[in-house]
Amino acid sequence: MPRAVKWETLHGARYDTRSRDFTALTPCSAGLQPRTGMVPALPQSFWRESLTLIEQHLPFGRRKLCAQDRVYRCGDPFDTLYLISSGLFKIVNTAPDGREQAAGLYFKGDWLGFDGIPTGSHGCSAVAMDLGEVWTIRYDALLRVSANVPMVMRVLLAAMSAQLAHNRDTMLNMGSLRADARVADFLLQWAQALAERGLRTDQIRLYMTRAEIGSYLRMTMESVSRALSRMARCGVIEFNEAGRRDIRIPDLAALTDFIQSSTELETSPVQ
Amino acid sequence: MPRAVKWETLHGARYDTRSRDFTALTPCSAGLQPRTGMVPALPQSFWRESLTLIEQHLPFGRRKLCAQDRVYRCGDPFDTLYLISSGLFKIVNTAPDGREQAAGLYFKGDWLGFDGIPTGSHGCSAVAMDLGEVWTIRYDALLRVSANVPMVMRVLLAAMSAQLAHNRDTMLNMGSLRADARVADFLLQWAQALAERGLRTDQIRLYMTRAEIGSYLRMTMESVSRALSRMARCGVIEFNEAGRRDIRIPDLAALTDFIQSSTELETSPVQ
DNA sequence: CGATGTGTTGACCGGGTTCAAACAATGTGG
DNA sequence: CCACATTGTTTGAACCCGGTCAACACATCG
Repeated sequence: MPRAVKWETLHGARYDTRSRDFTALTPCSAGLQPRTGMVPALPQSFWRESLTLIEQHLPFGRRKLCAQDRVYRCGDPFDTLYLISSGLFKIVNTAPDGREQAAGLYFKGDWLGFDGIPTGSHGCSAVAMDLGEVWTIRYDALLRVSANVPMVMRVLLAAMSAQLAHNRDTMLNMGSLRADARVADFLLQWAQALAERGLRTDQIRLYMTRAEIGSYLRMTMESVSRALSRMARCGVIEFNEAGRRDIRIPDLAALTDFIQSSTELETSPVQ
Repeated sequence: MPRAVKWETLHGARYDTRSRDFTALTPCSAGLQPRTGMVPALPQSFWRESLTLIEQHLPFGRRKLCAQDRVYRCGDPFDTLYLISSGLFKIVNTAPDGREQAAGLYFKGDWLGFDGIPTGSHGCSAVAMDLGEVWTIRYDALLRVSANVPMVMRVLLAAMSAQLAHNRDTMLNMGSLRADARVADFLLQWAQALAERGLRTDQIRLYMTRAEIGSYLRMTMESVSRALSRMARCGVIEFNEAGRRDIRIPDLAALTDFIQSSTELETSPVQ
């Protein structure tokens, strides 16, 4: 069965194999709010702004990638930023001994490559997790255009700030949520990312192994597996028939309840 | 004994009570490198760039703060950014139930307030931990000037990217270091921040309670206390006579060794 | 068929949280 | 000045979550 059909079944979206993009068939279920995030969710149109703005005002290249392809590697010299036009990407931090840890997930409309700006070379790698496409935008060109088109600068700064805020919330979650809740929150954030982009949120395909999820959530694959099993037993999620990477979320509210019921760590009051 | 004198003793710096700034008496011990950071340390002059550039090109206000004063609060509308001209600040994330968690520490030359850019209102609070001063810079004015002075935009983007990279490394550390190592790494990073600003690194005054440190490192105050006690027993650090918040670090190399000897968590290889 | 990669489950153990008690530093009011 | 309260710090003891190790199921691929 071709992948495109699977996508359609899974996310209720039409997958165009030529452009490697998917468009929603059903209006997304809006109103999702992050459980722990202090930052209100961005307006749904936000992720689109970067793409349309860049398209209008900047010369850019297109680069298609297959699963496991790297947009850039740790150590590469920095001179261009990348804007995800389709697909799903992760940032991995490569330790000196060669082992890797996932440090972030990025979807359509997100930028990649900021980490190279201050030092001039990339401090981590960006890896495609499926078919995908990025627009390559030279940093100096972007700066020049930003000076003339205020909106470009605004969007760029907003995108960076949003990443900062998102990282901050992620840090808090990882510090204050127990294993089960972390996994549940991970699914919830994934659903939110889909919702913001107009896709169905009740069915999710994880393009990650348990080990990868564990790397991202700072826990072992065994714990991830156990957490998912427990959630399935509680009926919060369901595994699709074959393949344990397709997950149905019957009720998002039940998922958020599950997060809260998985007793959080005490957050000691400060001062 | 006035606070200024204490500062001089502690950090080998002259503290000017009028400007509330300190200037190094002794050239700093350079060459400090982060243990886990994949991002090479910024050049020592980096923190200065923001300050000099803003001073030259932008109108800005000065705002002095005492310990526990808030630069901005969670929920405040966003329209200005803040540049730390002196002092030490922390970012706290206020949970819906009112409890707070420290999410970051910021020193002279660091920017505050980015989190308000995408949403137009602040998602966290910035709190002074001691006497300090920030320069207030209106965001729209900054954007206007950035368009005309490329260097201002470069520095702004570099500062934001540096925060992103720093957050990423912090996340990794918190996920991969054990309690003792986390506390040691915390001290090391503090020393680095002082070193980058030309201050002595062998003596550190923590303007934080154990509970605050624990909040920042995502662990209980008991664990922080135990870790510090262990480090003191090993001779890696020494407490100053009175008051357990003044810490001497006889040998920074010993501190890094201590971090590595505190067995790290296994980082599972990905893919 | 074996080899390999992935996912699940069980048993065990250890580090860090939790709970509790005691002490130190500081301030307050009589 | 002392009694007292408050806050911060230290240390001990018990518990428990999640890491570790191991065994096994299952799929794909050569």
